Formats: sequence, structure tokens, C-alpha cells
Amino acid sequence: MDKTFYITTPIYYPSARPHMGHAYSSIIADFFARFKNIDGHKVHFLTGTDEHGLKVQRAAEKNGQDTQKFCDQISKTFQDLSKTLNLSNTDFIRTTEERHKKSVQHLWNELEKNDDIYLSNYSGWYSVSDEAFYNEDEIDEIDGKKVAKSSRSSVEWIEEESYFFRLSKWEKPLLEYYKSNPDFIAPESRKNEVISFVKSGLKDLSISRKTFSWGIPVPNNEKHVIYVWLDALTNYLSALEYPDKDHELFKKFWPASIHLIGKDIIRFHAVYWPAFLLAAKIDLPKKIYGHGWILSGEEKMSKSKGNILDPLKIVEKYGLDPLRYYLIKEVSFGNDGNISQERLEDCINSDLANNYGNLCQRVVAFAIKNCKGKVPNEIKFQDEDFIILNKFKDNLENIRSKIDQQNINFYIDYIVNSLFEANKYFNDQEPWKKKDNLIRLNTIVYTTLEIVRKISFLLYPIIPESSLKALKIFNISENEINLSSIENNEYLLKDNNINKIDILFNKIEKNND
RNA sequence: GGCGGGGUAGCUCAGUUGGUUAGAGCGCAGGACUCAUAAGCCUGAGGUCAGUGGUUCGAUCCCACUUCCCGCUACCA
Repeated sequence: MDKTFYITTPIYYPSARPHMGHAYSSIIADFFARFKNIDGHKVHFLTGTDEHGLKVQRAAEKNGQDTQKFCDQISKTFQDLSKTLNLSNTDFIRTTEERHKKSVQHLWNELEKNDDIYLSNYSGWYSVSDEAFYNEDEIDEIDGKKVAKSSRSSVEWIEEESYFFRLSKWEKPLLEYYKSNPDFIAPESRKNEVISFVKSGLKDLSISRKTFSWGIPVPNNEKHVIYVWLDALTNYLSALEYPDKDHELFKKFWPASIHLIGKDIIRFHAVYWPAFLLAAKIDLPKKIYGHGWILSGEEKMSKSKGNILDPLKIVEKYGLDPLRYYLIKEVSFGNDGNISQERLEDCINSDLANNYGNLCQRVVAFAIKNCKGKVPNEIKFQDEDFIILNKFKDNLENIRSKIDQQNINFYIDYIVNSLFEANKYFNDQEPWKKKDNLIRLNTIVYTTLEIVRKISFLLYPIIPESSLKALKIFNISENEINLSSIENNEYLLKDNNINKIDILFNKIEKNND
């Protein structure tokens, strides 16, 4: 049976324009998807938009637009973002699609059938201006008027008929599940938060609303729409043609390998979602990973410096691959990351241009001048060649296992170290002094070409476009990239032509101001 | 308030189940080379590992206190 891998991003809520947080989730997910793809897995990579809810309905009204058309428009900006980020997603789901509606309603029916849903009243202190409910302890009384402590806006007691999900019933099963599946929630800090939250007790969850209509109707009670989280989370199933559990997609890809999300929505994914699934007797996803936020430090948004948090502007100015590389390299995965334009430029110059780009150029230029522009034929490896070549083979299993632990930083550090070693190797071997020993010269060139090839394979999940550009040296195309071939020290066919390539990364002129 | 995480070189971060001179990258300074995008290679400067006290033969790592930062503490997504 083929190895499979199903990864999802959050579905994005179109109340705001795409920002760096969206880009980050997507890029990281794409990294994993591409890695698994070149490592022989059948990959399903899902992203999409979450289009229901009061805010969307209001935003559309405000624009005097038909709600669906409004959604079409905003969803398009996220579909465009996926293209801009060069995502390899195999599907893009929208919660306004029919396949999703069918799936959510079916899940609802399952929950109802299993007695996990009941009708009752939802009540609480509601602030119209904040659009939020408050608990008793979040309320103050000033001059006989109840107000929210945080915003000081006045609140009123509201009771509304609502369907509830028996979340409380799943408190113990969830805790047991976390215990027997210690890798279910990552990173560790998030797991601890979730567990302590569940341990503090779960109340039943309101899962329908009557106050607005932009949503999926509750089966058999059209006055209610299904509350947004039950709606939104189900997208992960809808994209696999749930409720058709015999469908090829569902059989192949469920349970999901990993739901990649931001830490802000960990609870919905690590508590509500597994509870829904347990109640519906559906297998739980293997992992929920809540990554950190992208922060822009002290840097104020200014016109001269540009806004680092706008991914589209960054891509426009520096290109996509530098952004992808930078986010993956410099953010300690799982933690919040501070990004700055200055560090991005440093990364481009030192890692991408000087280290990787220049290595490609120097070996190609050398081979064209000294090896007739062909992959050398007569070679004889020595110890120092084997040492550097075999490192890839020796580390392959470790790389795979680190990726399965989402240790992205190990992966990229490994690549950067390999680049240092490669440049050092070429330096130390001094092929330019070996013109009277062609076999040695050829061997050094062949070895270095092999290293460039292996590193370019490893870089493909991070900077796919640039990796492919580099692989044009050897006329290697995208579908030929496969991870296990980094074990092979003589992958490159001898006497094949070597192609001169354009500069991969232009250096950024830094001006001190 | 309660629970949890953290304060390590100019910057971004590793690390230590407590043990000789605390690490990487970037940045900075010097050197040798020249195949290459004036790139690469070598060498070096820079830290009382937040503060105070304690346990210990010995603490950056353990404990207590102090201080600063951050997260969670349910229905905004």
C-alpha cells in the first residue's frame, strides 16, 4: 500500500485581508506536503476559506452586496494567495460549497442520533457593541447598570434557544485520549494548556444560532444555523467526500496526518474537534500542531521601511522563495517568531546568495571551463570525497524522523551546515590547482555537483522554485526529485551536459540609514 | 488572582539528566587564497548564561525569593 499523508491548514476567515500569519501557516504546511511528496507519499494538502457567520453577513450587507458574491470575492483573494505562495495544495475548500454543507449536516445528524445534541436555552450577558457574551465574573455594576469589565460597554441578559453539544460527556474520554496518544497535541506547551483546560471541566457547547442566517441550516429546524466551529472544523472531512466513508479519498487519507494551525485556535482543534469526532465515532486526526505567531518586533509600520507583515508586498519586493526560506529558517517552529526586513535581507545575502547560489555558480562555471561542460566521466573517489558524500546517506533516516516530529529547524540547519561543508570541501580540494591531475579534478567536480544536487533536493520543500532552477544544471525536472536518492553518490549521469544557469538570488544592496 | 513557559554574546536563537576554557548563524576585525554573485576558506574579539540567597566538592543548569516578559484561565473568528 502507498504511504499517504494528509495535511491541512486552517481555513481562513475572510473578514480580514491575507496577512503574514496566513502566509506562515500555508508555507509551513506546504513545506511538509512537499517533503512527504518527494519522500514517496501520496499527499493530500487542503486549505480553504471559512465563509459563514454573522461578521461575514454584516460585512456583505455593509458593502451592499449579495453575501455569496461577497464571499466569492474574498475567497478569491485567498485562492490567489495560495498561488502567490506557490502552494502545492491538492484541494481548496470553501464552507459555502454544497459538498461541505452535505458533510456538516450529516455529521450533525450523527451527533444527534448518538444523543450528543439537545435543545435548550443559551443565556448570558451580551454586549451588543462588543458582539460578545460575558461571564458573571466579567461583569461590573456601575450606577445600577451592568457593564463588561474589559470594555465598559453595557451588557444585557439574553436568552436564546440553542442546540447544545454534550461536550461535558467527553471530558474523561478526551483526557484518556491525550494520555494514551501523547503526540496528539504539539508542541508540548500547547498540550499542557489544553490538558489543564479540559481538566478544569468542560461545559456543554452551544452549537447553533438563531440570530443570523448566514450558515448551514440545522437539519429539520431551519430557524437555526449550525454554529461556526462545528461548521468550520468539518471541512477537513468534507474535502474527503465525507459522509461517503467508502470514497477513495476518505479511505486513503482519513485520519489526517496533521492539522496545522495557529496557537490561537488550538482549543477548537484539540478539544471540540476530537470531541465531535469521538461522538460521531470517527477516527481522530493523528496530530494537532499549534504553531506560534509571527510578530514584527518593535518595528512600526512605516512607509519607508515597508510593512513586513504584508506577505504580498514582501513577495513583490524580494520574491517568494526568500520569504519562504526566511520564515522556515528564522522562526523557531512552535514558538512566536520575530521577523524583520533587515534579517530577511541578511538571510538572502548570506544563506541564499553567498552560500547556496554562489556554490552553484562556482562549480558550474568551473565545470564548463575545465570539464567541457559535461558531468565528468573518469572519476575516482577518495576518502575525503566519501566522507562528505556519505553524510547525506547517514543522515537520511534522522532527517525523516525529525520531520515526523515537526523539527523543521533541524532540517534547515542540516542543509545550511551541508552548504558550509560543501564550500569548504571545494576550497580545501583546490581543483584549480589540479589541472595536471585530471582524474582528481574531475572527481572533485563530480563530488561537488553531486552535493549541489542533493542539497537542491533537500531545499525543494523550502524553496521549490529556486531548487528547480538550480536543478536545471542537470536537466532534472520536478517529478524526478526524490528524497531517497540523496543516498546515491553517483546519481548524475556521466557525460551529460551541464547547463549554465542564471543567478539564483540577487544580493540586496543594503543602505545604512 | 490561579496554572504554565521564559529572561544565555550587538542581533536571532541552541544547549547543559550539575563537572575542565558556555555554543551556532548573522554582524564586526584580521589573515591566506582566487574556481565563483568582491562570493568562499581560516583566525579572532564579544557573555559575572536577569538579580539575590541556598543545596553541593562544584550551578548557567537543582531549590527559594526578587524583578521583567509571555501564554492559558470556554463559545470573536
